[in-house]
Amino acid sequence: MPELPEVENVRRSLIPHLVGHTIRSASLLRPDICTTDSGHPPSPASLLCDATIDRIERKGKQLAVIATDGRVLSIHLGMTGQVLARATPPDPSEKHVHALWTTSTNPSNPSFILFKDPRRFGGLWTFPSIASLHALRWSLLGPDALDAPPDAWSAALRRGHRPIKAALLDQTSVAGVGNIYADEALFRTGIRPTTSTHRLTIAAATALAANVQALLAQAVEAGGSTLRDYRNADGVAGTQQLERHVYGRSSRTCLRCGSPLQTAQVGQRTTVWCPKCQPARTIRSDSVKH
DNA sequence: AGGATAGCCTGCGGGC
DNA sequence: TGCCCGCAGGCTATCC
Repeated sequence: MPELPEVENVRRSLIPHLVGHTIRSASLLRPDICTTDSGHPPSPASLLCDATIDRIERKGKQLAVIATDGRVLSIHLGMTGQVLARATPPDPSEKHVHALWTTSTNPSNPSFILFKDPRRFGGLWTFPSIASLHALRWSLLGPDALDAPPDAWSAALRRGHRPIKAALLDQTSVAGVGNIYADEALFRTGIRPTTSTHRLTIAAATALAANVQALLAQAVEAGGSTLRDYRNADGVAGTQQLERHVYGRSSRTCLRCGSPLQTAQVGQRTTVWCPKCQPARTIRSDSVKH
């Protein structure tokens, strides 16, 4: 399941396959996965046909492939989305290939880019301009959890009246935090996920934001953490699985103190925490690591 | 208006 | 072995 570090690795691995290249053809095998700014069905041009790619940007978990003429194709991987570069076209029997591009500066040696997504929680969004991307989508997101200084969004984590876990997952607070890193960052900071945002001290929010960013940066450098079907554009899985202290360790014991981990739904998400390392009242804002 | 909830989807693993 | 069910969750629409 791609989170921000996986999306960032997809971005980086796509650069050599796309930037500086011209899209020769674009086809949408599942039109319903694509949303256009106009509401009209996507044209080949809106899918970047005949465009030369200038750069690939990321905000939170969303990618934007930007052409030299300003056209934008935004890609969301959702739960199970993959963008894969291939030297040969996909076999017609290959399941869940929803979009296909050929891209090459040399027509006799085409390469293929596939968008694959079994669960179809991901999708494509087309925009005529970068301004349109920002106006319709990216302005709705908070600062990027990896690139923006934690000081720029730690205050947003204290907004509203809800569990801190819900604030972390709210993409308008900070963009890019998913369930795995939310739970892991809360563990590392010693904050119980159910803690109300209005009870979170400024120091605790600051420490939490710093830990979120440190964990994300660590995972990016590890090539993304491989959970289930994550692959970068070259089909390569994350190199090393970062140690997870709580996420996915339901009904096991804490790696730090040995206490049985606790599991509950918080912010409509399965949440795991250590009742001892993440106490209900005391907020250990001094537990920043690394 | 902010926060809670439902729904979208398929693959997989556990239980029987 | 094979079937059924629960679960995984990012994001949007809708409700309260």
